[in-house]
Amino acid sequence: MTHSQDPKSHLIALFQHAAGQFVQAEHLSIDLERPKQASHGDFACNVAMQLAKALKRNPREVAQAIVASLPASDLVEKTEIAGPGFINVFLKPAAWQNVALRVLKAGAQYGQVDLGKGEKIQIEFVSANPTGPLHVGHGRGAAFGASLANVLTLAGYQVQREYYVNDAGRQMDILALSTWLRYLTLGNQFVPFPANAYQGDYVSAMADSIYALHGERYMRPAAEVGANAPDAVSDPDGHLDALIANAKRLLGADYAYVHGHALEEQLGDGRNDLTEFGVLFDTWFSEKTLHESGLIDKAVKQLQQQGHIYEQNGALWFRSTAFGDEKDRVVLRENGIYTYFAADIAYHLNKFERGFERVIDVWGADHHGYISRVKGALTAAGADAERMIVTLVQFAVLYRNGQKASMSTRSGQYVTLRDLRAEVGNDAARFFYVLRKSDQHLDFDLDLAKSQSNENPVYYIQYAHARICSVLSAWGGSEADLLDANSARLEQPQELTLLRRIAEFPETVDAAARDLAPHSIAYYLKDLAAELHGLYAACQFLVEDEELKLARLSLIAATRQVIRTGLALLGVSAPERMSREDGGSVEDQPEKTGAAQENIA
RNA sequence: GCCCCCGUAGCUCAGUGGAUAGAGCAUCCCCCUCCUAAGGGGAGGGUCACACGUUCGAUUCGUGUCGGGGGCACCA
Repeated sequence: MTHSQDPKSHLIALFQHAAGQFVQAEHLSIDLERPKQASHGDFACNVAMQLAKALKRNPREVAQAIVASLPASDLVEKTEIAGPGFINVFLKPAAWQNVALRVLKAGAQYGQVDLGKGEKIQIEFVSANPTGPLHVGHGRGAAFGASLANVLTLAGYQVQREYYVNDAGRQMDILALSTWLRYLTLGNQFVPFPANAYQGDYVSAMADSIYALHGERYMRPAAEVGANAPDAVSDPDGHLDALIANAKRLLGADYAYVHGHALEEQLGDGRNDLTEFGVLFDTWFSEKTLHESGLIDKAVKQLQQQGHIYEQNGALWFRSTAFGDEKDRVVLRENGIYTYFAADIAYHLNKFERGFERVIDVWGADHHGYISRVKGALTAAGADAERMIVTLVQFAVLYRNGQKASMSTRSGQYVTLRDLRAEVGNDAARFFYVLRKSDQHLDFDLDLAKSQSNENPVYYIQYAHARICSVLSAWGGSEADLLDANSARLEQPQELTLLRRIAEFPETVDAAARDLAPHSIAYYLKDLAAELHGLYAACQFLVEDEELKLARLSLIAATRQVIRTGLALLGVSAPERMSREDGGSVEDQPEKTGAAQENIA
């Protein structure tokens, strides 16, 4: 048997053939792992232990039989049976040596796997209310979702990135009201500003701009704005709702302008922020269109016809307890307005109608109680809720000088994503955000993210890339010249280690896509960079021996390609040159990530 | 009360049911005449919270206990 592609799939085929004597191939999935210890070979197979019980034979005996019938291969150096029944496979150096050339030929395509098989998949993320600047929590969802989308794309999925715009709810009314109240003060119409309205400076800024554009046009007497409103202290929500109702009545058709202005400003601000962060969306889906197109009516009626809806206290309730929820939920409020939940049912039914095999929702961890009711409603409506996958992203807590730096109060006093990006740079922010499993709390160390030192994993990886660029530029040749390199000259232990690591990249992409775990890309890159630095310290690249030089250069050029692809998956730039600043200036610090993102999309 | 996440080295964390559990930082010791030292090499450091179970094998899966964090709206 000869090897067509990578060593692993080659070996799997060999084992499948050999194990065929015991079990039919379709019932067998061969599992090859990379042993932690080099003395256990390049790959270890546990199939003998798995078969031993069914066969009622000693696992080592089974291993013997399998080894005996392994087809001959020009990649395999030797096999060993070890421990309880592992079959350890040692490969000839040639098995790894050609990896570098494969990478150079494939270029940015290297790492592509066919896990998705072109399946249409949607990932919805961020979806923050456009009621104010994005904060550091949204940033994590953004970095995670964007990286995951990139990973899934490389893994063969047809990915659509979507942002759900909550442009229809009460929160938007509160923002419109808040803006208008600030505007009124510019005409000396003072209405006490409610504590539960939006307090941030950006609200006053919007009021200023409306005043600058339209002067007194939206001015109304302060006395009428607060008319008949319940007490702000004893009934803050009722107070706010009354003010909103008064605003709509007093402004009439002009209310839509104030509301629309606030929406566009905040949505535009968020979009710019995300774009600068290298986070791009294919679709911005408006909640308002769900109301206007009657999709929510349709969804609720559908549930109603199937007997999952009942009326109580003037509201319509969905019987979600029948689907595992702890409590039934309101879909149509007493005041005749649909809840966010109702919109979300229609929204998810609509996602499925748009032809996605699966939809991934990236939600903040505080929404976890929400999963069962949405899935329940989808099931009730006859959809397959299994196709909806919710990934919860836990909160990020910022630390500065060992102290918590994030204050999440409702008064607008939180650290924004823009502040964070300005402080640590896009690259560090993107990298640090995905350095932890998404479902785990993240301690974001601002000092570490900013430090231009070896402690900082972002620079460690980027520096590996820059070092390679520096060597290749000192050499001065073109990458095309490296395609003829004699890879058999790569024999040093550090060279073989690096070759193995590069060969592992497609498997890493596959696993990251399978587990929806972009953080494993970050860890892979740290390992890859470490091995590159190890090689750099051990071997000279620009040596006299022309053949050896080209072989080594082909290896580091391949490494550079994998680092580029990997960093692009995470939305982190791969600078060709890095220089350290003494005074802590960030002048030469790489910041742009947009280009990196586009390599993948 | 119910639900979710977590508990691995002094710290922050990796670890598809496999063999002697890893990395970075911190501590200690070494290495620039050489393609960027933002680098490399080495040492010490562990009851994988605890108990029971599942099995050839458990840090990994299940149950329970203890400890930490978060969530339970006619808000979105």
